[in-house]
Amino acid sequence: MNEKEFLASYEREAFPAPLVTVDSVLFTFVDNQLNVLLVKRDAHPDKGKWALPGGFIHIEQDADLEAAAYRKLKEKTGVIPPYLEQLSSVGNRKRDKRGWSVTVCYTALMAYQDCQAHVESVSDASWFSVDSALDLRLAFDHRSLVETALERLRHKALYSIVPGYALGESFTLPELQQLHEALIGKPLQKRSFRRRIEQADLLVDTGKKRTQGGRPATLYRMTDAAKDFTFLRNLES
Amino acid sequence: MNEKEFLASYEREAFPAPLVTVDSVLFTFVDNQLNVLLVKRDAHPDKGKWALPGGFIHIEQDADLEAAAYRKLKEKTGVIPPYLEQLSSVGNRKRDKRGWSVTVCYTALMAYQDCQAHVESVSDASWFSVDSALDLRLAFDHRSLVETALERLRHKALYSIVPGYALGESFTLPELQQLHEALIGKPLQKRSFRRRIEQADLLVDTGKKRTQGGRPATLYRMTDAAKDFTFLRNLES
DNA sequence: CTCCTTTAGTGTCTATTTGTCACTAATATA
DNA sequence: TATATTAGTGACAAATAGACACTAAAGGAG
Repeated sequence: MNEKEFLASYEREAFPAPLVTVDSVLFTFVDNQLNVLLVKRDAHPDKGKWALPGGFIHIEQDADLEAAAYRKLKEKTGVIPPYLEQLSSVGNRKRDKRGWSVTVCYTALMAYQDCQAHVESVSDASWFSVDSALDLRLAFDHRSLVETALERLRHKALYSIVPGYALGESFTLPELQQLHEALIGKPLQKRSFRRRIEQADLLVDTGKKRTQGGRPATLYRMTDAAKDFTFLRNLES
Repeated sequence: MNEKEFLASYEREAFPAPLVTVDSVLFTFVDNQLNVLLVKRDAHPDKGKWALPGGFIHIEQDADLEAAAYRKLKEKTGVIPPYLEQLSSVGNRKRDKRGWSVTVCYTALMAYQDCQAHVESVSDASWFSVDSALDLRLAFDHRSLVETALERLRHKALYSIVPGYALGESFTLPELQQLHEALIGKPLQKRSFRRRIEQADLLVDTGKKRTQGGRPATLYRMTDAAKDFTFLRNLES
């Protein structure tokens, strides 16, 4: 039998395959608080519980895994988030009552303002502070997915400025530092923080300023280089 | 309908799910060369091509993704490798001619001596130098999986000693340094390399020595702490 | 047995980057 | 105009990697 004949006679469901879903932990930072987007499940199993935005791969509609994640995120937020990165996959017999299932989990970051109107219009989606989200009984194993994503984001705060994608399109250095401080859980030296970023040339000055009670702060925008850049040395953790 | 009724009536194959496989890029370092284990495919599609050790999830047999990866690796090597870490998942419509498929890919590291006898007894498995493996036309998208795994391992050489799991159970510091130099692609300062490792307390002195032409070198063994440890500062890259 | 070669491992100074903290700058408001 | 507040900088200390010459411990040639 040659390959063509083989493929013609191939039965996809010859033996049972796991279910496959894509889920995203979408973070945003606003009012000095890290928030995560959750969606209320309207179907069994775990009906009524809060869950991560995600769902089954749709093999006709989705070209690849990332496309599936973007599709689900766009349904809930109305936009494509500026940062999406694969986090990890979890698969076992017990995580979904429907049977052996795999989720490919992504971390996404975006600005609160860019989607809040749409989120409010979608009746089943809502932002939760990370702390309160971790106090809820989330569907499936989504609590541990949130924990893993949070741990990874905290780690990234030590050697990159990727967390900045959870801020608005432009932001000040003090705002970015506050985000990193919230993630790392302790104050950072202003001088060290700024020096690294300036030397790495990861932000562009928008020419605008934002005033927050005192001297106006310069507004910066991320460059694409920021997505992959890592400092050679971590901040002290 | 309550959840129990829902689950009783749930049809797993109601709409088509992707195929799910687990693959591993298993590296070992011997004779100053990084090698990767490949397996010759004995079935369509891509019959006759070299591929990564892996295959479909077996939902009765495998408790979770990692168990599936270990099962496939044990088939080919006879043992459980001491280091296994999830690398990334790739899924799209085109990577497998049988249809939309997802692979969850792992990086594994182990000693050449611990499995060479078994590998030779398995007619379809063989070690290839990474360079020669990347010159072959591998099955599916396995070439890019090898490239991704290699890139990650090279990166790890800058801030961890995880690559050491590709050496034997015990090894000398010069051996470990040669491995890191091969990965990073340039010579490292002996003093810098040794200082970091000594201070981090990641290796235990076995009390034995190995002689390689001159003064005997101390043999060390990895501690479990080495799996997760990362230096705060990278070596220059 | 001694010298020479080879490989392992150390002492020490330099260079780079972060930590620290006091200083100056620019705005709002009383 | 003075003061409070937040943004941003200057300058030195501390930590760690780079560089490289040194010593240590083995085998082998004569």
